[in-house]
Amino acid sequence: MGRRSLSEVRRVQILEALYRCLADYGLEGATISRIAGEAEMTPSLVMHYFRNKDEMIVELVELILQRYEETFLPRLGEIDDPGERLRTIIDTIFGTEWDRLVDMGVFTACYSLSFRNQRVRESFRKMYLRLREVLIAELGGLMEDAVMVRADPGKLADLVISLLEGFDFYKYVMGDAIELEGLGAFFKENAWEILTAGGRGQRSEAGTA
Amino acid sequence: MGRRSLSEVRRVQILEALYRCLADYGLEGATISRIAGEAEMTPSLVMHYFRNKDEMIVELVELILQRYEETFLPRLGEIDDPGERLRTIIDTIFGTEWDRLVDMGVFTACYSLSFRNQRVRESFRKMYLRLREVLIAELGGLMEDAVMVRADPGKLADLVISLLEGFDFYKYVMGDAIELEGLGAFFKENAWEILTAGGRGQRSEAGTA
Amino acid sequence: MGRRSLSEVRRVQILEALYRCLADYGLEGATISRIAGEAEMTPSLVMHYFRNKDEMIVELVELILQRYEETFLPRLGEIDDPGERLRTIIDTIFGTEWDRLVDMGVFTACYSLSFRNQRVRESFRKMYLRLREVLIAELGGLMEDAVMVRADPGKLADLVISLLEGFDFYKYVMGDAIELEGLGAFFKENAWEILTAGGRGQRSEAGTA
Amino acid sequence: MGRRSLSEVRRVQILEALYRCLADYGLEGATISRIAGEAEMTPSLVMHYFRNKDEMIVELVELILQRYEETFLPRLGEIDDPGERLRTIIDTIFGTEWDRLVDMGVFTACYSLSFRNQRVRESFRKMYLRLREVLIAELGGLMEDAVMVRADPGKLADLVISLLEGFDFYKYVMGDAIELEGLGAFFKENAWEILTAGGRGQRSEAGTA
DNA sequence: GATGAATGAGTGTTCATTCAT
DNA sequence: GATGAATGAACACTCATTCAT
Repeated sequence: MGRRSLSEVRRVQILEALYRCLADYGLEGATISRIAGEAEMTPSLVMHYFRNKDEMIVELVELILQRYEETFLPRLGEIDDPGERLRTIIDTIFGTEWDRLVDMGVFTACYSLSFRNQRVRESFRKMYLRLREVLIAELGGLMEDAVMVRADPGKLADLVISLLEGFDFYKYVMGDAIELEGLGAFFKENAWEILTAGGRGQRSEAGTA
Repeated sequence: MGRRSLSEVRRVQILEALYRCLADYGLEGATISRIAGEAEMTPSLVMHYFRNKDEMIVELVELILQRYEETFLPRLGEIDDPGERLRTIIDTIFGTEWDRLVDMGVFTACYSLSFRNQRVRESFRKMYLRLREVLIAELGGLMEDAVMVRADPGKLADLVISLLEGFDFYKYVMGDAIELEGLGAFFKENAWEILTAGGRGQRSEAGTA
Repeated sequence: MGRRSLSEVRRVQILEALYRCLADYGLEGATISRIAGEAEMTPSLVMHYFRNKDEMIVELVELILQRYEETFLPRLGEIDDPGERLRTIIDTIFGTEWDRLVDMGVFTACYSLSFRNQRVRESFRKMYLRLREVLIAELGGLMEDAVMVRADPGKLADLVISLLEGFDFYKYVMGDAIELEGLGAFFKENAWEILTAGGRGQRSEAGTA
Repeated sequence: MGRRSLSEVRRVQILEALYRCLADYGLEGATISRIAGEAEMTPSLVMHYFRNKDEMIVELVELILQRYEETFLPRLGEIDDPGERLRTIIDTIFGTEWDRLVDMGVFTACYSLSFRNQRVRESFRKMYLRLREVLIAELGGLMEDAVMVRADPGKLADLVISLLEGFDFYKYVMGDAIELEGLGAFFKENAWEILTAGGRGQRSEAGTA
């Protein structure tokens, strides 16, 4: 492992430096020489470990999205009760206490890149699909156990993810322009109600039936 | 006197070219010479009309956000009934029929820039604040007239905007990976229910009171 | 004169602006647009009055050297006594009280240009030749009247001018690195002695003869 | 390890090219691409060795002033007699035989730059201070040994340097407009007399005492 | 494994200047 | 008289990348 690990160590160092550059200067400002400076290497060494810049970024995106996913999937295995487990997910998503594992500026830069880079878009898609599957599984469990959720679990998952991303987006833009205190709790309650009540649109149909 | 003023015409041409470059190549790829090529001018003429690239982008952002805002504010003055007016807004927001006035790639590139550019961030903020005010006014009207909305209108507006942005975001990423058919309608109904029912969080409180 | 004078006024305005630019930014930094800004005109108007930049500078050089010359030639006609007149010149040259009519930075920039611009060099040469003639005339007068000066008046004039320029040069560079107080008086006395004693080189020859 | 270090070689090549450009085109004309052409390199290689143009020029100034200084300080250590040593300095300074180590156009361009560049001015100042110290030391030695010099050695040094610079300046401007033949010898004798006689200003004081 | 040398295309921006009005 | 439009060449400098050692 001695030999091979150095290579791996270097690659991680470089990706971390790229991450910091993205956070500080954005995609346009993340140049090889800046990355090298941040990683305390020469630019040539950076190029020695990554065929080119594109490959570097794609690799970082994958790493970031993995971390991003982990933000929302706390150790659920420890919790037995399905209802409580869903509640924990929701709490995590809309909670204010957790520290984001991924800087929003970096996340957004990568997202922005996904519009022009097929591989990056694919990475995003896969990540969301995994997140979606987890949510669906949880909702499915709830439906079997407690018959509380009646709407299409897929759509409910889509809605939760959309709300989550929109909330993060909105939160950042607004900053202190609006009162964010309590907004998380408000979102949390609404999300919870939607999920357990089965979604409005469906319910009304169900109600009339 | 010099020649007949072309200033405004040229500036618009340039901003349109910048817009296309952002859509096609992103922030990193939107170079002066590409913009000039797109606008069918020389790069120096582009610089003749804009002090520098930054100013150009900031100006485009303002123009885009104005258009973006207009996407969601169709001529509401024609509608008298407050409930119907809100319904129209919701329909527009989550409808699938409307053509986006602003390309999502461009919008995202600008949003991404807002992390490093104070003026850009400010533009976003102002746009959302205006959108928020409209929603609040509509909700306020509904509350007076029909006593249908009981929750904090500000928070409800925040929730609708978040859901809207998150939906757009998610929609683009997922592309055809999920079935988008019907998702808009689903979101629409949920948003409507939340608004008219007063919001979950608040209602439970109200319920206990 | 009404019509033609406007043209002359403008030209002077421009030359004054060029002068300020040379003082602030040097030859490299004295661009048409900066000059225009300083003169509160458009660059095109500047070009309207001067065929090109070179012509502009040559014209300024002539104006400056004229002023420079005037610095050292106070109204001598008022003084009758030849000895007193020379003394006044010397006092003016090495005195500290007079305010330079020409900024040293501008003067030096022009001098530096003279290495590559024939017309500029010619202007300098003519100015010094005029200054030299005045000094020679004064020294010649003294020789006739008082038999005090025996050396070649041309060489003495050259020496005084050299010392004068060297002093200005040295003074600026050294700034407050050396004690300048009293140095002017010291130079003045030495120059005076050289002139009235007839110059060392010649005197020794004269002495041996 | 990278390639064998060419750094010092290349830097010198570049500075030499810059020198030639300054001599031929002045500060305004010494562009990176011209320097590169003169050094037979690509412009990017020039920038590889110097962070920016400013640094390049400052470095050249230091190199030039060092050479300039050496022009006037021939190997004095070989001469034992203090009087003879001073004589040699004077001979060198006002002699016509020596080849200037530094082109006057380059020297003047640098001097001109010193008006806007603090570091350049500082370099000039230091060089003159060193020159001054040497002259003062020589004069001091003479005073002890032969009691020939009575005036303030500092002022005498200032005077010699001023005369030297003024002479160079004047010589260049006048070119063949005046008879330079013999002028050097004339200046030499006068400088020598001033130094050994103790300076006019002081002597008159001494004379009255 | 690591690095300096080297490059050529490209960056945003400024230049002096011309022209039409 | 005055000015905006327009240009093409040039500016200093950075880019990602390759190569030799």
